[in-house]
Amino acid sequence: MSRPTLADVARLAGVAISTASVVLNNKGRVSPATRAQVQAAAQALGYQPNAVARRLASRRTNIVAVVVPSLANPFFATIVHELQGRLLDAGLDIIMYDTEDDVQLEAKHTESLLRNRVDGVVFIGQHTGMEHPNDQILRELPEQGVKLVLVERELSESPIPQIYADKEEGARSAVRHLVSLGHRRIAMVGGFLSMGGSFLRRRGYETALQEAKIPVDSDLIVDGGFTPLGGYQVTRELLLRRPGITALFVANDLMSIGVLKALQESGKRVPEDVSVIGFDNIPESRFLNPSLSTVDVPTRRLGQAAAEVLLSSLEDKTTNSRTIVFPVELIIRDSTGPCNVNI
Amino acid sequence: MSRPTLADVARLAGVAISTASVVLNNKGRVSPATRAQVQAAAQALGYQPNAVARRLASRRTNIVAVVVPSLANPFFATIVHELQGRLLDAGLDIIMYDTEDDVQLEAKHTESLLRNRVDGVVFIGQHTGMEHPNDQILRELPEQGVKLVLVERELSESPIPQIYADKEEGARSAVRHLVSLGHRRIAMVGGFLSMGGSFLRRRGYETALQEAKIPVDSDLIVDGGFTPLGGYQVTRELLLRRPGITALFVANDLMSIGVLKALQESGKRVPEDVSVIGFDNIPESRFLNPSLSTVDVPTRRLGQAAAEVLLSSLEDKTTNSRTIVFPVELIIRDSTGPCNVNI
DNA sequence: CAAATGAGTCGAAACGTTTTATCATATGAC
DNA sequence: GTCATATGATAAAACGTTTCGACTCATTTG
Repeated sequence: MSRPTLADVARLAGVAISTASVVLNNKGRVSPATRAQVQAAAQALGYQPNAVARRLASRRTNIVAVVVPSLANPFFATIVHELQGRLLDAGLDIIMYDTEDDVQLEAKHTESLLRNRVDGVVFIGQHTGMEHPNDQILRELPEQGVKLVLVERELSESPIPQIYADKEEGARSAVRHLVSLGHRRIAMVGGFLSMGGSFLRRRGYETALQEAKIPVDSDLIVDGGFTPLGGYQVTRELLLRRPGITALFVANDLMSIGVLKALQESGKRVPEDVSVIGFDNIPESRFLNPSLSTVDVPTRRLGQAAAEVLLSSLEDKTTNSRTIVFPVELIIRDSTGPCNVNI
Repeated sequence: MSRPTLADVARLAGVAISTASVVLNNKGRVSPATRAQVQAAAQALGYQPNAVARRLASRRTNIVAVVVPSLANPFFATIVHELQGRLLDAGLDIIMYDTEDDVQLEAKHTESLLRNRVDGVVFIGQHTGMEHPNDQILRELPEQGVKLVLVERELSESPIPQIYADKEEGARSAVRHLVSLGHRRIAMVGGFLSMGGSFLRRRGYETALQEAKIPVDSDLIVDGGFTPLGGYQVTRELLLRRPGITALFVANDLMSIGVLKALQESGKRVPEDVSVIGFDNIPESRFLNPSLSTVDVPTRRLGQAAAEVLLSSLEDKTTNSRTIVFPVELIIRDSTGPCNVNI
């Protein structure tokens, strides 16, 4: 009825449990004869080792937790997709926690992952450039013997490895691109600005403006919440309030889709009347109408790097703390063009 | 150094381990006095129960496995996002398996989930309407005592609960919509047709054509692989081969983005020259240019329903096998219009 | 030929819980 | 005051592995 245990295998093979264990784990030295017997017995019974018991006995779970703000966000989902492939290849199991952008849930999940005695954690977050309420919790994880890697999440003065894309520089070069086209009234559509969601991009935006001696007008900075709908609504409202803008820097491509729509509906041509540049370079941006100039973020490489760092940190006992910042690339397509308005 | 165990708590509280266990699980009857003592001790030590040991002893893991074709696909990622919220609320842990659309990996992950002795599995798949190589594996899961729910995956003549959207009917009504606008040369852009990826949508497409006495021309059915790029390429090629088509039924919205682009580049106006209707109703389709007519699939409700069915099936020992088919809704926007070509 | 070495196998303890049967002790009925 | 009955608390047996020290032979070494 119930599933066969190691004891069943050992009995059938006529050996001790410990011997059977050694064979199935390719550990110590065993004679070819008994090895074959045990393997045959395991085969015959369809034996599948009980991972739970194994974890308890070996004090190693071979589980890593992946904590992600939201799987409904393609940017994060792509990172996770890439990440999990490598981790699974390495024979690890993955416990997934979606925090739904909720600070409380994040803390709760951290407790749960501790109860599960996971070997490692990949913590993916909104890279805010600010203090985060749960920073302290993160700092404590390594003390509990858990290997930790941060992706798109900053933790200052910490030896914990951190991996992220250089969004500040990306924003800066995007806005510089607009400036070089002659634009001076450049608005920014951010995402979750109040929660620090695009803090670094905002900083890059402001730096670029200052470099061009353009005063920063906080009235031109609006929050679109990272969705097409948000981008649409916020742009409509912005257009009414400030009809004179000639360019928009949008903190992610998903929002840009709504931004383009709002522009089109209000009779503005892109890029003749208004230029738009996005961020992320999601697969669809190339095919928008007009195709979207944007900043390419190497999403997949972020996931791969996170896996590699965690894996190597799981092997060594040495806490090799490396922080990796991925460069970001300006992609110029058809949604940006010279400014046709004299000021 | 190491984390406190239940024995530590019991010792500090001056009671037996079993008593401490009972208190912390709110099980049998305990005097208020000892209850308070144990709780105080647990608090003082910062005790976090070891989930691994608990699972081994209780023969219940409180883990469910979620098997998904690809998290990089927003359609599935959204289902998972919705699903995991409910499951986590119910105090379950989630082991995630991304099969990367690979049959072999799917089988491998199924073994892994069995080793983990998960209580339940939510299996998300491409609903092919055909036999699948791993069908047999799925049928065996319940025999191993694992509760199983299928989402967007068909398993004929099985008592296993299945949840999916009525894609065949959706395709049929989409194509009927095109027919009612006067179109007769209607192409279909499918996804992974060879692997059965949009088999049901194809069947709906063909049914609608037959109802309108329009012969099915398999030369008009092409495969776009479910990505914007695929939709773009395949449409360019189709346009060269069959310039006379006046309408396109596209099996998902992501591909539609590329389809619209290809049309625009070849000088076709949408909807004046060619009508396009998509499938899924992803958030961005409303904001495309032109806004995309499509078929709304209640993605989030699929995830919610899956969670509910699994949860109730985890409580009862009765295998309540219900199959839920979600209706699908035609959304008419600006990418479809009357046929302006006389045949 | 005795002693040291080594390969192969095994028994038993450990991992940290849950759970069941048992044991005191106090409570109530008559 | 006795006997049955609750009530609280406990000891001990699981759960299914891993791992380590010990044991047995057979082989090599001096």
